[in-house]
Amino acid sequence: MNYWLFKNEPEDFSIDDLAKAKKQTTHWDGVRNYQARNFMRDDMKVGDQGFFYHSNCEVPAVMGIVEIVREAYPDHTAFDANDPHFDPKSDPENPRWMMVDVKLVRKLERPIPLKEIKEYMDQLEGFHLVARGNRLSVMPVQPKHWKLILSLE
DNA sequence: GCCAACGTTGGC
DNA sequence: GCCAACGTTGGC
Repeated sequence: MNYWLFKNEPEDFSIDDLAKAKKQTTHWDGVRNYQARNFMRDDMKVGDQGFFYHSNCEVPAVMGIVEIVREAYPDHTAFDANDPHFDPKSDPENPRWMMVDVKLVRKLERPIPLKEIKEYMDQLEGFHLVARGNRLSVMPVQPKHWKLILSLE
């Protein structure tokens, strides 16, 4: 089983939006980065768990845990000219972008702020979230990093 | 295939 | 709102 981190702007879709969603499940659409797509398409399996992270907001933080409930399938928002993530170069016959379905496992007892996570930089080598210039919205998390963050809860 | 220009991300 | 870092685009 693998661990992941899903980054999202809470103003767009927050962990509370997920908590209120039908079956507390959503499709993770809108990923338009090849590396992030490849992680979803090639490596994510049903049963994998991921952190739900709030980015670009007042307190960037890990907010909760989600589980993969459906493996990669075409991201239909890429075909919709009215969707902000529309990509005219994604052909429905050969979709360029993929998404997975994730379900809320639980919210953390408290958000774990990025600032706090960064206090453990000496133990976080290889963790994309804290790497310089990181821009991945979907990334793998090593088990030791997963455990470290949960230990801060 | 190079690389400058551009748009986006995201912490602060 | 600023700006550094990054990925993508497109002219050559």
